[in-house]
Amino acid sequence: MRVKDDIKRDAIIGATISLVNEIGFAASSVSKIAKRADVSPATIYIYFKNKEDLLVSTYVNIKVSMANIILREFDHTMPVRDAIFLAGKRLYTYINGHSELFAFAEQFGNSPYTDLVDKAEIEAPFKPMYELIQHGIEQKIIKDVPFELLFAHLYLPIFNLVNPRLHPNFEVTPEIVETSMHMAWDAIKL
Amino acid sequence: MRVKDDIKRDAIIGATISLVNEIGFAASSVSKIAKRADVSPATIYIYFKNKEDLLVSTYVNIKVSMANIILREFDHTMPVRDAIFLAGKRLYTYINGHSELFAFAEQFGNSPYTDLVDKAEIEAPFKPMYELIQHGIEQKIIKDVPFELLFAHLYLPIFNLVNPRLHPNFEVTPEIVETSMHMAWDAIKL
Amino acid sequence: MRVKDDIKRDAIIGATISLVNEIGFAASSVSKIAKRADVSPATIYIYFKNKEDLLVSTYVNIKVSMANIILREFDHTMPVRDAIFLAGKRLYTYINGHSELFAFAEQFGNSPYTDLVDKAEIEAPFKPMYELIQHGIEQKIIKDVPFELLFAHLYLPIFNLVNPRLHPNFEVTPEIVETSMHMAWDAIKL
Amino acid sequence: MRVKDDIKRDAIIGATISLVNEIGFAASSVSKIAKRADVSPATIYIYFKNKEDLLVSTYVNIKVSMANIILREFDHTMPVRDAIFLAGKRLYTYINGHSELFAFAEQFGNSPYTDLVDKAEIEAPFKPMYELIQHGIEQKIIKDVPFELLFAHLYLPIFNLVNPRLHPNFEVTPEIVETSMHMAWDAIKL
DNA sequence: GATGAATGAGCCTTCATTCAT
DNA sequence: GATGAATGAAGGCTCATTCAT
Repeated sequence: MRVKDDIKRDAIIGATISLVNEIGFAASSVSKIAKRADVSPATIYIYFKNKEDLLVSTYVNIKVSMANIILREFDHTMPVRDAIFLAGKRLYTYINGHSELFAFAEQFGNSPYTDLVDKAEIEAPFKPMYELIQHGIEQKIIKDVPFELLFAHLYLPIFNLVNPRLHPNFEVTPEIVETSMHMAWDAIKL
Repeated sequence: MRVKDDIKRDAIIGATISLVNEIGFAASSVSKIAKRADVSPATIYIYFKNKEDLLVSTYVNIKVSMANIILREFDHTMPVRDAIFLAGKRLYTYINGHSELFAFAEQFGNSPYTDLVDKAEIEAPFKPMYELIQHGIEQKIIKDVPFELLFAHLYLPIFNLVNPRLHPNFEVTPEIVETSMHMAWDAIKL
Repeated sequence: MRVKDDIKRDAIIGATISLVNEIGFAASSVSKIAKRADVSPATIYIYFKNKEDLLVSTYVNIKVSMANIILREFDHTMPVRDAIFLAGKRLYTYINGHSELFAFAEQFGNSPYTDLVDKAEIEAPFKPMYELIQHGIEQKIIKDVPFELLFAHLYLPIFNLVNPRLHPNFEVTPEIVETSMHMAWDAIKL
Repeated sequence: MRVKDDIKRDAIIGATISLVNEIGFAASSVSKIAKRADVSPATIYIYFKNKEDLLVSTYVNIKVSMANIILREFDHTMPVRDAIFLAGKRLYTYINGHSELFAFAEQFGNSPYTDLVDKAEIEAPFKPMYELIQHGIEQKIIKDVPFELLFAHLYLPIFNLVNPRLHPNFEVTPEIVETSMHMAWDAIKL
């Protein structure tokens, strides 16, 4: 028998990402994705249970890989401030180098499909970040407020500004990121 | 007779909002909206050019009314900091009192439909806000960085945290808003 | 090795019968049958030319085995009336003991697939029955009318009443069968 | 607005009947039916809730009309035997004159769709027949056995023989019907 | 012989929109 | 202005069958 082909699976995921970015979430039908992946619609159902599974899997894949790239070799002994700035820079680098993946994730993150995602699976890779923040709070370096608030102020602005759909005329440069990180730090530092 | 028309138009818009919040953007078809508005599908095409027009109009309506409520009687002589905190509080009040409108706007704002919106029309009512910030910069009270950065740090965190889809287990209280505004102020103040 | 083959073939036929009885004729797809038989879809095409062949073969198998059981040791010297009653009782016994096979055959017998069956192959095993009837006619015990008419009056009522789809609230007991055979005999006897 | 068109409804039902008779139940898809009725597939869903509803409605229509034709002006004072023979003749006439309707009903009656039919609705029009039989039993003219048995012996043979799928080489003539009715009467009479 | 991957065709149904009244 | 009927196109998905191993 033929063997399941990772190349084919990747082609399907790739087609999904590029198509969703191009024509939007709602307009991306299974048969269009299949056509772009140069595959029969039926083949998609060999690799994924259904359309929902395809989209969710694609999203989770992206999110996990993003976390791994941003938080790789995260040093617990590094000063909190330095670690946070480092993560910010890496986030920017990631987005710049994988703009398609990022754009897809943003679109997905605000669609109703998000409800179907296992949140725990996505948040797990960010655990080192949580620990870092916790450490900062204990050292009285960071404000003692809910995590959600700290994260929102830290990285949401960049996530938002970098989105071309939301800010078509605003280009995020490394300098902008640097500035944003400084502002964020002012927001969360004690 | 005008009155009758407006009632019907409002019924359609109302049905659109509640349906989208209930079953999501993609599943909200014209005929379902028509049924909920107790109107024929064909009637919708009398008041709106097409589905896209209906959704965009609904969105713009909401955005404009939101700006008006938040920025009403905005006093230019008020200290910058006080004005910004006031806007934050009003934003929270608005979201709490019009959760359906807000939820629709958030869903719309991240759909591909956003591309079809005339950005200028939406941003116009926020002009007083721009002027206030500009004033703060000139007075050396606020950091001299792009507007987009300032706005992103000011209000995005709350917009994000208040979204139940994104934070199903996090409740935003007036205290949280107060805290967030303080953090935001730390971020943007010079 | 032959044994292994036959086991697999029987597994496929068994899966076909049970699945058709469970979810109906139309819903019984080749891949579902394969799954139930614990076999690859492709394997089915080794033992049967196609789906049609699978179904028809299953049907013919059942029909032939049914005839053999009902008419085994059929004694030509036995009085016509006794032989006919005996066949009736055996028919009932068969149906009770092989309700799955019978149910499948009934469903198949009224589907368009029937057209594909070689009628001669199915009717051949019933030859002793034909001869018996013929004998009865010659002896002026049975009405001299077309065979089809005689058979229809003899056994159709039981076939029909025993079908749970057609008579969900009617239970056929040995007494009912006895009664039906008496009525049938009244119908065909001279 | 346009008005719902009984002609169109009838065209759909007619197309359903002729197509099912031609290519069988399973192969009769909604789009093929639509094409034959010279109508869009979507139009079918205006007149019927779904495919199942279309088929069931068609069947019930046929069954009810059949009963009405066979049992019209059924005279309660007529001798039981005469009434039964009359019904038999009318049944034959009906089948001859509406062979398409009859063929559809037979195919439907043995499909899994039958489970979806409200049995009461179909049996109601046959009530006069029930009463006649009941009358015959009370007068000690007919055997005192369950109704189902009596009906099965009375009309099943003809229903079966007249079915060209089951008996492609057997032609039912008025004489055959007459003979069958005589046999049936012998079966049920006391 | 046996397998699971792979497929184009087709399934039922709903869509956004227009037509006729 | 308002309606419900009407539609071609497209939706997600499964089918019977064949391919490559």
